[in-house]
Amino acid sequence: MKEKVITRFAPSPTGYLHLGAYRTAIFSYLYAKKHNGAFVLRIENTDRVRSTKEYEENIIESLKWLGLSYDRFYRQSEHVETHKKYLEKMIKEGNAYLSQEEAKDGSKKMKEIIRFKNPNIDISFEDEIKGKVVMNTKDLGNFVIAKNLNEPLFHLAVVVDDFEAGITHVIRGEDHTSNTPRQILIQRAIGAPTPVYAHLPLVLGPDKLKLSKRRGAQPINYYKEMGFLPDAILNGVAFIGWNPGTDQEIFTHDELVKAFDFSKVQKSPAIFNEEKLEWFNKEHIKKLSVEELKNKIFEYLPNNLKIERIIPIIAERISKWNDVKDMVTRGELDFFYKEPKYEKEKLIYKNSSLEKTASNLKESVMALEKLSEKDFTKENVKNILMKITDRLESRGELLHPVRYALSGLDKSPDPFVIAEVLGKNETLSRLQKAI
RNA sequence: GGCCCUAUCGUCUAACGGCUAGGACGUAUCCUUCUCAAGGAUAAAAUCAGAGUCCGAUUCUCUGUAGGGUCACCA
Repeated sequence: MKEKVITRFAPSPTGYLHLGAYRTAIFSYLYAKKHNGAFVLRIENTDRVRSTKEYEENIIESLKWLGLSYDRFYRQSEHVETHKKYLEKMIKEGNAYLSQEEAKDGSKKMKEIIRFKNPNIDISFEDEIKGKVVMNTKDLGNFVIAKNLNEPLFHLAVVVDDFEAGITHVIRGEDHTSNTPRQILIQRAIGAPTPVYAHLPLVLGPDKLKLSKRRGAQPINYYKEMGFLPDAILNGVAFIGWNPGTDQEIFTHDELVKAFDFSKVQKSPAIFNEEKLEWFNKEHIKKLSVEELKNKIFEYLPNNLKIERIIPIIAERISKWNDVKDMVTRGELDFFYKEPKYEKEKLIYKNSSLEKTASNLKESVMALEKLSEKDFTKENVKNILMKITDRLESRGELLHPVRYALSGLDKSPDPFVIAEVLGKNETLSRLQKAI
């Protein structure tokens, strides 16, 4: 009978967490879910000065948004009594001792802290990603494990809490590798088993340094506000330093759970690439249903532009929802609800002339008038206009003025879709005006 | 500096010790409908260096180099 897998995400609420931090959460979560295990969220707030409620709430909110549900939640500060119990036990058994030392705040006051009695031995552990790691603990000295009985420090708190929560797999960033021997030492002292370790290679910024807020790494809120899809973030972030072993790149939440495996986690750090994340998002947008797409895009559109028929036009031009907003502010969609203003010279294609342009437009109007309102589809409009362009030197001699008359923009969707969205009356009236 | 880890296109990566080192993002060119977008096609682009083992090394070993992490009364 195999032991149930229990993993945890143990962030410290001392700031907004960036994608690198959430990646460890994602991997822990995926691993637990893949093995029908449990995922625990533990807020490590033993640093009472720097930990704040605001950051804690942000973590909770972000995990929720990402769709990472946890089976248990607690704050480390709620476990002080347990920590104290183990501290007392360690002192009693001679694995830790009280030490009178000068306070480090420069006050010259004497203070009693608790140090771990280091046996100075080689510690080796099996890492799911790195393989066997051996380290000597001699140069660690008798490290401090608590400020006092009621204020445990990181290493003690982590070991006790992991033990009490029955954590079987500690999945965390590579920056914790060198903390591991210390924590194994404490485990042995309190009689706790050593969990399986998996130290993830770090996520680096474009400067090839560890992703950090100071160097411009963004909190998860940023991506939420930019209009990324949570599943796309999940997918994109999971692909930093991991691959499924196949060519498939687009994964849903459930597919990720199924596919995830440590054996495919990279050993070397990876540089985070925001462009690829946008691509992931675009691909996830494509998977949305017509209804979801419409609702989402409408959220970002002013009322006069909430036109169902322009949804596909917008959809293929954005990679995240905020791009919709940008299209609106740049006026790229204005022509859908109001007549465009433009200079008539710009109606003329390249070296063509005013006369030729006008006569081409006239011919088009005459041909298009024969279409009923119901048959005024992009396919039909295209057939008619393309037939006319066959006789021209260049198709642009007609397509450009038509498109420009309808949109008033240098860059816009093609004339056929615009015509269809505008409808017969509006299309013909704009063409007449141009003539 | 000590200790630990790592090294394949610009970036993310694939390749039982064995095909022309494959895919994706990005870039460039072309096609589709004048422009934009989407789509399709094509191209440029990599095994850090040097030894060793081997019939054969991206893959194993050693050395060098480079990069990263870590060395708190933070987590």
